[in-house]
Amino acid sequence: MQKYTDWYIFVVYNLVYSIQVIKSERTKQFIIETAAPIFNKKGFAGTSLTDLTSATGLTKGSIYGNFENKEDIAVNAFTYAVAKIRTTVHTKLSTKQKAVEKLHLFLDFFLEYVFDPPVAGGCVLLNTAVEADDNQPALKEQVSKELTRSIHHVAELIRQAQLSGELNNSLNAERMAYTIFCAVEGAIMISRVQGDLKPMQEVVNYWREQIT
Amino acid sequence: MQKYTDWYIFVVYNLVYSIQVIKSERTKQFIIETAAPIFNKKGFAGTSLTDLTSATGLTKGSIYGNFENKEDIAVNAFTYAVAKIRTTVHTKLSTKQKAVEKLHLFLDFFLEYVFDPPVAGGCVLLNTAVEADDNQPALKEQVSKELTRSIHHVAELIRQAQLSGELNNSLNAERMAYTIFCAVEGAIMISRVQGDLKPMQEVVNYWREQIT
DNA sequence: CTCATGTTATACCGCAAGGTATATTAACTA
DNA sequence: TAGTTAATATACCTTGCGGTATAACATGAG
Repeated sequence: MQKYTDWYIFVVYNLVYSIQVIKSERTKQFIIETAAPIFNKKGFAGTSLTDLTSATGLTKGSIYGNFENKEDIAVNAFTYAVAKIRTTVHTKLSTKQKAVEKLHLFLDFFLEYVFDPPVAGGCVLLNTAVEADDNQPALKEQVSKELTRSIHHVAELIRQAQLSGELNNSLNAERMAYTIFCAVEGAIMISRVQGDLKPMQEVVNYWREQIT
Repeated sequence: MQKYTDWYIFVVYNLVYSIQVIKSERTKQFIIETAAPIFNKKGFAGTSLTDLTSATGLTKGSIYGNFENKEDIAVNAFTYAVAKIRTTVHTKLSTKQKAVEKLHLFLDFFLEYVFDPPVAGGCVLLNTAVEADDNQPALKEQVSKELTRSIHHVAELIRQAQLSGELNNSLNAERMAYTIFCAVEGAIMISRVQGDLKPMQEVVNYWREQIT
């Protein structure tokens, strides 16, 4: 059912953009966007080519005409997913000026994130990190860098809040950033597996109290 | 006379029978202990029966004589792994009397845990939760309960520290327990994927500063 | 409108997956 | 020590896997 919906969207997408973008690029992008939530839900090992062909409505020949192999699809899907999440966060945070308000929005974002993430299946960084850890060196490298970037982003917000006098200068910004980010990731894991927002709510409320 | 003979036979039969059971149980246990780190490293979908036969030196027939199917092995391996970790933590914490000292040991434990966990491959709760989330209802249920137990354990330690005047009573023990545990789990994920203890060190140091 | 090229579909390959029926071997009873 | 049963090994099954050669078709330049 979802399959046909996606396919119709794909057809319309093709009609609209047929003048501007060559077909293979559109197909490639369609595959990536369709594959991303599947890999995120089932993991790399748990996702089969048949999962991808039945979700896209395309054939193996078509998919392997656009990607070298399964890992190639997974890497592209990961990159796409990370970009999508980053855009979502950035858009949300840009609505506020003050660093402290941005930090609060950042925390609020994760409350929604738990059961309605930009890419279905949970946190892409968390899921990919856990599976890639002992298995996929390429993805491991990418997820590692993205995590560093994310934590530095939080640390930068804390430093800005300190510079503008919104937050106490005695706080160790980097340490706090690490702890916030780790807590949020852990909360995603627990809230999702328990089907209960409570863990994330407790974590968000804890940091809301610390950041005022 | 007959009576005593029957009794004797009964006892000897049970003894021998129990030895049989212990023997077969030992094979089962051997499979579980061998399988646990493999599942923890490669995940359920990523682990094949061949992985298990070549690691144990046993054959498929032997393994399927002791377990119903692959999931049965995974569930048993998970239960074993959780018990092992719980024992390790409990043994460590029991060396100290004061609740605050126990909390510090708990944090120290995770510094070692990152790269030298009781069951190779990282945190069993984290790994299992992430993969089981969208795929294995049975494991999902088990890991969910174990997480609740663990967090309550931390909360209890905080409450004890408050009762004995070691920690400020104004702290929300449950909220703090959730945040500590989530942060530690997130730190395991990040430290492992980055091959760097720093994230865990920052998290542990943060909480050491909060709990004094 | 045609034709070369780019793109997708068809049909197939070899193999390893999970699982099982049965033979063999080891353990224990009598 | 023979007979019985429990435990393990052998050999094999079906299915689905990732991947590919090639045919069919669509696209866009001239």
